[in-house]
Amino acid sequence: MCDMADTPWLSDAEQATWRAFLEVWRLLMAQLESELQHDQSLSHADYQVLVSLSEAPGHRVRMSDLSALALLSRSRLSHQVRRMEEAGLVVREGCPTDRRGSFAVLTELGWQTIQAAAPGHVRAVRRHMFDHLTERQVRDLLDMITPVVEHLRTTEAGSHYQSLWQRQATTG
Amino acid sequence: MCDMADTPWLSDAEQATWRAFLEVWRLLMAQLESELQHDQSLSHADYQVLVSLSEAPGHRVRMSDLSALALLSRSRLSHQVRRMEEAGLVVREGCPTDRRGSFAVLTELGWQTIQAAAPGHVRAVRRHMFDHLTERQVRDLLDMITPVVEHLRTTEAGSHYQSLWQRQATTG
DNA sequence: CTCAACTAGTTGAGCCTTCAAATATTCCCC
DNA sequence: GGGGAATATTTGAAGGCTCAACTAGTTGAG
Repeated sequence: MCDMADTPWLSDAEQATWRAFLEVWRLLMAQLESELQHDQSLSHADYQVLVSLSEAPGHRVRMSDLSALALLSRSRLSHQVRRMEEAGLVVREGCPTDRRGSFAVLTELGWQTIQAAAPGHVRAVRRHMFDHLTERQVRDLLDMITPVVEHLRTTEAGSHYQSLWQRQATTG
Repeated sequence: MCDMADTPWLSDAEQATWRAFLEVWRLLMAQLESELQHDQSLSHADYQVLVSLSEAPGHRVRMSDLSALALLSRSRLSHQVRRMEEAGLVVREGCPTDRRGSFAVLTELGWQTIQAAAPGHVRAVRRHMFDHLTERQVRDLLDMITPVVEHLRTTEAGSHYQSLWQRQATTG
């Protein structure tokens, strides 16, 4: 935009990579959301909540833990779960040992929904991402991302999206 | 979640990479948005529009081209530019040669704003991302992303976010 | 010409997200 | 065992985003 010799500007390679990163994210998410919506009328947030619950013992997870698992802010998750409860995909249950807390629990409908949605979504993730990468690249990508994520968990935004990486699930 | 031998499930490495990718994106964007908001009261969308305009000759770009440059859908850009016009960062001008079209043009305030915001934002991108990668990794990352982006441009969502990669800017 | 098809851009309604504040409960220290 | 700090979650309002519909202007075939 302008060249100020004293600012830590990005190199050409960095700039190209950054732009590609922004673009791949938008396109990838737009495509995945669109397929999920078309196939099962689910948003990606719905999907992440359903998967997180389906992987948990008893298909039940405390809201805070779910917020960490599904990568949603607490407030957003609360609204999200209310909508999903209205849609019959989950129910909320109070926690007996800590009456502030509550569990989100998968319903039968929620369980059937995620089972129906998962194979198609996984195929889509493959088709749009992993099919274009070698095994080697997948590992390298993880090696690149890991230190970045670890750094970000120490930041303001990281602590806002707090948990999981410094939290033990409250299982009951 | 369940193991069906006939579905193209993700390998452990792929699953870990996918999850890390989702997480790094959320944390990175949350952090960058938060710094941008704190330092200059700008959203990332504001920033991308300002940068795209500031890089264009005459600081003016047709709406469709801007939509491609800033990676925003046409509708979103339209709302975005209206808000930015209200804030005095840009103005809209009609296109004389095609009266359907319009240009977004950077104002003096917009220009000062992007000049004030850019160094800090670039530093933040460095600090939160590129400082954690070697030069080699930056190049490798671009090499990985490139075929994925190219594939996505051919998809439904890609053509919805149409342009730029198959568009020549309408400069006047 | 002229009409249909296409393109550029905007709009409004409705849903989703964010933010800050509220509620309810538990913890812990004197 | 009382009271303030901390925790878990919800809520409502304000504003952003998406979708589909709309306006307006251009193009091109016949």
